[in-house]
Amino acid sequence: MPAARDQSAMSEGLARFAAMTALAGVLDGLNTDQLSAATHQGGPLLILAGAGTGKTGTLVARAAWLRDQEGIKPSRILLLTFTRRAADDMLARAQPPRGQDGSTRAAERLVGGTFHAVAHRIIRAHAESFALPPEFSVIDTADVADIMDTLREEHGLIGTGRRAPRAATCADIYTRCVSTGARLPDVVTAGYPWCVPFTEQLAGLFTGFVTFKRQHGLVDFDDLLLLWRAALADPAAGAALRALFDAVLVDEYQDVNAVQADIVRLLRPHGDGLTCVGDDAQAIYAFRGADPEHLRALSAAYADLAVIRLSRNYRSRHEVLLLANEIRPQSSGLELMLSAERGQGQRPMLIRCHDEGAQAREICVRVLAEYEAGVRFQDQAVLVRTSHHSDLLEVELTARGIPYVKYGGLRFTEAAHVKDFLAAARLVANPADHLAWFRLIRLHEGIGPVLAQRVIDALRITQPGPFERWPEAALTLPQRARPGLAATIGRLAAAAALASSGSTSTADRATAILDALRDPLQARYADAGVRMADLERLADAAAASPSLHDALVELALDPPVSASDLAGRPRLDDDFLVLSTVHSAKGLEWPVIHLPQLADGAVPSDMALSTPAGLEEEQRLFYVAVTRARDRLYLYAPLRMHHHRMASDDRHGYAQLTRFLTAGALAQCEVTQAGPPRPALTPSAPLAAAVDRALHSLWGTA
DNA sequence: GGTAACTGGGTTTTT
DNA sequence: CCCAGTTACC
Repeated sequence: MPAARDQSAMSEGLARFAAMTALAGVLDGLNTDQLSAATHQGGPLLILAGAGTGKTGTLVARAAWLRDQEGIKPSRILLLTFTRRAADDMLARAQPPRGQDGSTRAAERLVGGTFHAVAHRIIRAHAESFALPPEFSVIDTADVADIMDTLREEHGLIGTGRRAPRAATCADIYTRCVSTGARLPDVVTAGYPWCVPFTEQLAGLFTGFVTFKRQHGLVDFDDLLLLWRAALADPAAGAALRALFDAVLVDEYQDVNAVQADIVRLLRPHGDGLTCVGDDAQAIYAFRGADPEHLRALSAAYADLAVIRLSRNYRSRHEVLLLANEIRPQSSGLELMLSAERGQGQRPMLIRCHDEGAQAREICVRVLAEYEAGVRFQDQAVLVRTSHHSDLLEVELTARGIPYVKYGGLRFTEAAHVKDFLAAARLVANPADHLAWFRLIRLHEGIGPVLAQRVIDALRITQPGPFERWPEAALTLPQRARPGLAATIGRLAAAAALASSGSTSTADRATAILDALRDPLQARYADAGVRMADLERLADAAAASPSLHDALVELALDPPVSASDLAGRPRLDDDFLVLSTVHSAKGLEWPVIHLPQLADGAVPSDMALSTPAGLEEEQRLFYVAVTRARDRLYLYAPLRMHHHRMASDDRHGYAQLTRFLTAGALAQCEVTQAGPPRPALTPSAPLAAAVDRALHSLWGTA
């Protein structure tokens, strides 16, 4: 993170001290505000860090300061983030120089990771105290939806005649309740009004879901946080866990949900040693229970809270920031205006396009113009509100041969064959994982939900037992389904035996699982070859972990975006335009940013139009998008949009320019029209009818 | 009884 | 494009 030199602000003594120690590197180059944040002494601290203001560098410097100046052992400093990328980045920069043997002793290493990863580490180390089996499985959102799907019928949420909430919606409602601590009826009424008639069924479903998880040794993302919080709130266990750390640093505090806010509070009940970094104007995760109110409430929670603002922006040109400041939602007491350290540039350009097709063509034209001027594709990004906003653009990019990569949207671990592999690996690690068995058994030809359930019953998997018994269970099946499944189960038993022997490497276990899957995958997928190749890479990646369990947890908490992620970056020199959702672009920057679909209904999303809270979130999303740009910002607004349905025969509604571009904001933009409008031909006769008449005359029927 | 193959309606954002 | 509901097939 670039940070300006600001020697004048450094006291002479401080400068001398810094120069003498390892701190010199991290403190050197901090500006006044960054320095006072990094060296803050005493009570709790909130660093209100605007976009591009050097927040990461400041947090790293603070960790170093706590270590070198306050004398806190690094292993007693906890750094909490929301993405693993952020955690890895900061931990790497915060480590002291390595010793001569190249190693860093455990005591010298900061403790850090995402909330979920740290929670998992604690729970895993004390599984028995949490009354969990030692090999519990961590399940992701898709798994939760799958379980809800299997339980939906018995709770009256299927075949109701009315549109009942789907499995994924049920899972959304569940996690919303848990992560905000709100009651089910309130959540349904406020966020899912069409599901109100099913409130009672949902309550039953959720009760069943919790029971199911406990019975099968499953822990979901919410559970990780709930269990950590429960341990911290426990009089005996809480004291022990609190005593592990003297300092807690939390990144992106505006994105905490109620449970995470509680965890932070329980870790530092008196606020000493607590540093929170965040910006409530960049809170964009309300849909998963986050609420910037938790950041705003910090000053009420801690009477001695110090607030330091970072407003000197090292990322964007002056003109970009003029627009950013104009659209930034200010909250009272936490106002912040960004000032440019990188000097003047160009005004953001708003291009009004005839329709979405014209918008796609216009983006390509501008991307290519930048490219011709020397800006590589990878230094440009198109940021969209929802991933389908780039559909038309992708067609146009492909047609013109512009290479691109897309972030956000479907993840690698959501591909069917990857889920198959993960299921196999999970049931080998945790044979009570009913869900994994269910998926794997149904993978075989001729076996649906009913037969699969019968096999599971025959396996009696909830009791730990000899794996050799498994193949016998397959013999109770109807003839047509028997041979393939029996073979797979035999191989899985072998893999499970291997795993429990404890003497083999993770790599061998992964290979054994892959062997069990080869035949069924071959039979199921036409492109089995490609899919097997994917899985080999997955197995290779898993082999780097100390255990299969750890590998699975890592994959759940930090799923690779694509298969190529697993193999590192094979083609570094290739140049791709970046397409990303705004959510996935958080924390990133590009020299050139293109923002399409700036029309009401798209930005802000029509899903959010009905509530003030939804609209506020959309505005923050827009703010985040704008502040990704370093040098140039292109805004695109289509004048007509397909999905704006009006009358049945008029599928092209007139689109309103996004309400976020107010008069004040527009004044900061250069406004142009996309190309010359298409001239109207205004033929004197209906042309199709004329052609038809001509055709009919050919066979004499006219 | 149970599974696969077909067809029509709806689609945010993700640790 | 994914999912639910239907029909056709074993």
